[in-house]
Amino acid sequence: MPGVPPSAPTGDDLLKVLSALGNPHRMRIVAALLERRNYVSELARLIGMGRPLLHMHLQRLEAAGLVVGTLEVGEDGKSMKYYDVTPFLYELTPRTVAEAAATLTRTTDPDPAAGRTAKEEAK
Amino acid sequence: MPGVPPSAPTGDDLLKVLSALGNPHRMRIVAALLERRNYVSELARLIGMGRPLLHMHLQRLEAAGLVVGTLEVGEDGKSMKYYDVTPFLYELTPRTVAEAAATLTRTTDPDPAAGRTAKEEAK
DNA sequence: GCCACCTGTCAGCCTTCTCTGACAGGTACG
DNA sequence: CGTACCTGTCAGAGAAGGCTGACAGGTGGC
Repeated sequence: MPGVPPSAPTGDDLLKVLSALGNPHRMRIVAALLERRNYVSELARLIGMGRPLLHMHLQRLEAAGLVVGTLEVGEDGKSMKYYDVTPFLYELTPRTVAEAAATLTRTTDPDPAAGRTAKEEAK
Repeated sequence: MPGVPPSAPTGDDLLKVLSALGNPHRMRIVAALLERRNYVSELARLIGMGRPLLHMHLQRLEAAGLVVGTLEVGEDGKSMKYYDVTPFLYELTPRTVAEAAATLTRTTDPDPAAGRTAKEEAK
């Protein structure tokens, strides 16, 4: 085995990372958080987007393992969720993509032997 | 700031690459083409998808610079478009993402006479 | 001519993502 | 108690991407 520590992600994993980063807003969120860790409301004000929307984007980034959120309580007792960027590292080459693709759980995979929906013919 | 040869893509460029690779079908297309270069119709049969759809995916991958298509004429005179994977290399870290995000052309940016990089645009 | 391949493009459906506004809860300060 | 912050979630509108079928053109062989 070649000594390549940086990358050996599963297909699903890499897919989540790529689709998470494949969005201008999310890239800017990562950039903003890299400069300084921040909490949701302040970050929303900083990059000018609605809180619910930012919340969704952060969730997506966290699901991909690119950022982590910790709910902290300030001196005044107010709870704020601070987000930090993970020191992730993905090497993107034809090789790594192909290897990841090999371990992909089929998107359109009805999953055999998992309880048939016998009423699909009703229509 | 040269120092890291592998990566210094523009924001738009990286965004195209990530959104292109952030799709299970496209990852498998890259994997299939890495094993063996192929032409559209045969590739469509190989991975089981419609030709028009595959055509669209290949276009997207080519637009991102991940594959290249060359229209070749076989011995029998039939034209077939063969696709090859590009030896691309992208290093994905918080740093590279942040640098790319800095050079993003705003999605909702009409901005004809772009002169100011001011971000006080926020209301 | 007809058939079997190849290429490309188009309109239209359908699913997914993106985004907004309003709601729920919590604590602290005047 | 009302206000100002913070947190989270929901339904629903709108935009974008995925997907299908049918069409147009090209070549060579029966």
